[in-house]
Amino acid sequence: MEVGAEWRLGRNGGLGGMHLTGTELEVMQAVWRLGETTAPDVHEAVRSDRLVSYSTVKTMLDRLEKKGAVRRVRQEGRTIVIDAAVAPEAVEASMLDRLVNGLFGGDRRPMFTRLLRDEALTADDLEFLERLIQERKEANEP
Amino acid sequence: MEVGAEWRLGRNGGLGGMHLTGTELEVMQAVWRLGETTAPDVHEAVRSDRLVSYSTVKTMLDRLEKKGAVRRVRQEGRTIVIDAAVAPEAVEASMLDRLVNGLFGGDRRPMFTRLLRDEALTADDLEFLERLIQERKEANEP
DNA sequence: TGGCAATCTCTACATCTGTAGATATTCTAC
DNA sequence: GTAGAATATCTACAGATGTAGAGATTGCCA
Repeated sequence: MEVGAEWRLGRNGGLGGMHLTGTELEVMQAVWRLGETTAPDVHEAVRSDRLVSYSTVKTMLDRLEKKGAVRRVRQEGRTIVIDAAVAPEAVEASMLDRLVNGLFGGDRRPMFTRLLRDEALTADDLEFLERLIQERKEANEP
Repeated sequence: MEVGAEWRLGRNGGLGGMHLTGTELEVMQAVWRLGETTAPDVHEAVRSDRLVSYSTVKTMLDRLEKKGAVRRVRQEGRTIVIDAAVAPEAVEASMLDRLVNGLFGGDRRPMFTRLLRDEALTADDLEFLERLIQERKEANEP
């Protein structure tokens, strides 16, 4: 596959993983937080962060459904109960991957370099990272 | 500023840093590789990776210029010589930031967790990371 | 010096994204 | 049972994105 192809793959992400756009992600995060929920409740949740109409949120939910990120589980009265159909970890991982691919051709090291050069990084963050590395090492060679 | 606002900021990124879309990034990377160059040469470079017309590349260069990522340095005959106006590091950092903000509300730790859980990570990668951490620590407390 | 090849500029257009109004439908409280 | 509230569906639209053809311009070789 030519360089950059993965980066350019369609929006659904069937194979390459799920990509969500800014507002989609925002709405999806509300769904993750709420668990089984409804459009009005998601609207409520998102609206507590910023001004947005019910229509907008509902459109996002519909698009998320079309993408397979959300699914309808049942109907209560005339209200549709929905739920996440993908785990946040999966979306996070694939979006991260996407960026690493586009930005660094899939090589994680320049990414680490960039991350570690980040001003906002605290000493605690560094320790946290070290612990992760240890865990990972142990998992690798038992 | 409300949660998620940075994520939703416009495309230019004036304050929040420069954001480049997929094809823009691809073209920009060619410019970075080539240094002072011309549209035909950039086209040549990008085309060696994938099928794309001169017009497309030129449009991208024009948009990159409008965004301030590329600038014209002089004219040779009727050919315009251009150059990058932003460093790759700056774009990489701000795009990474953007993702961390959107995905994890700016908290780098879940990001590290995700990264360290990556299957494709080698032992060498881990060592590389450890070295980065050491360097960073030394830089912090001299 | 005249025409060709190269290069630039302009315009176009399909799709995606963010946003939301208009309209239809159906509970539910009285 | 009926009106109002709640909810869903449909339609719209402006701006961003990826892609490229058409047409203008001009440097340069024969």
